[in-house]
Amino acid sequence: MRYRRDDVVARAIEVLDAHGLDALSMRRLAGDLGVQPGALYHHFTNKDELLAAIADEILRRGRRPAEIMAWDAELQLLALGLRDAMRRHRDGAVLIARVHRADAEALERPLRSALERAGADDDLARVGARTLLRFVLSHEDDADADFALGSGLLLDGLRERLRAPR
Amino acid sequence: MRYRRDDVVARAIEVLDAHGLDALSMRRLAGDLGVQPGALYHHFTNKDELLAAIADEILRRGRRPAEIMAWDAELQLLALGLRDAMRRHRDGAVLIARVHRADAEALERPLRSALERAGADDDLARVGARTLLRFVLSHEDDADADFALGSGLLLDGLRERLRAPR
DNA sequence: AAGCGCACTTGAACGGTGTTCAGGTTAGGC
DNA sequence: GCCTAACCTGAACACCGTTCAAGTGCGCTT
Repeated sequence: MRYRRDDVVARAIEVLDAHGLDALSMRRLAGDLGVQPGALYHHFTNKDELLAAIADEILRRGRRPAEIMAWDAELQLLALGLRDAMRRHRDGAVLIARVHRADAEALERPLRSALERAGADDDLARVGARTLLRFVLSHEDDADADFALGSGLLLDGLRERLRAPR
Repeated sequence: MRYRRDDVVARAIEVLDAHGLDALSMRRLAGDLGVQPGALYHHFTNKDELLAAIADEILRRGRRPAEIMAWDAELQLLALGLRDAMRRHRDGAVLIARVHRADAEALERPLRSALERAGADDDLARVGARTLLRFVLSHEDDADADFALGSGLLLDGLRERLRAPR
């Protein structure tokens, strides 16, 4: 069998969903594809790059069209969308969080720009975006109500700071 | 050489500080102790238990006496204390977060009980404690000012909810 | 139709990992 | 001085990520 990069990513996501992140080893994936482990290194320079590609694909599939709305509703929608994309796959949040550690910027940008458009200064936009993002990344398994309550706490805090800027 | 459980934990913390969590393998630790890897399994049933023991020791060393104070100041103090304890060791937050995934209750309890004493209902205390804890665990490397701003957001949200309970 | 180039794979190896276990050793209490 | 329990050995098992020289076969050009 011969594969292209995308084939490998797609199969990797299947392995992830069926057996979890721990089981997603280079050898296991290669075995699933009917290929020697070394073959994977033609498509990815190392495992981290493979995981990054998986994360990208998961997020790409979950992407929604932008809408025009109030900043807090937008933030809420972004957080919920991210959460949904992650939850569509076993260990999705753990995977995204791991990749996010190597490339923090990409995921934070949309949240940050929403906050900036709402009038937040540099510090508040940066910290607010990061805090909200990490909240989403670490609450994968929580119930919907808990998620809503927790993110509500953060949004309240942000609202307060944005209502009366220094 | 012959060791007791505590000796092993103490040495493990030294390895952690000197070389990081990635370098803290059973073999490496055993080698440092001048002992075969299998010997460690007399003291710990597996690596997770060793890591849990390390986390316990790190937190024990960082524990501060309880004080009587307002709930928000107490929460802030608990968060700062936890952060300090973690930051005293290389990869401290990563370690604690990993152990925390297996045993969430232990770390959350003090935060939760502070919130309950402040009049929070069950849901708010649980979610508030968890959110604040995970904030601390995932912001290890942030600057002090960012940490203060982020936790301030959360505390504001909590204050709002506690001022006007349903 | 022939042949070239490149994408892709092989097979084997290197140096690591956590874990198990039957058996050996040694320190402390009686 | 002996015996028990605590602690350790040595070797193995089954994994892991990664490297690399060499091989294979598909698609394109000529």
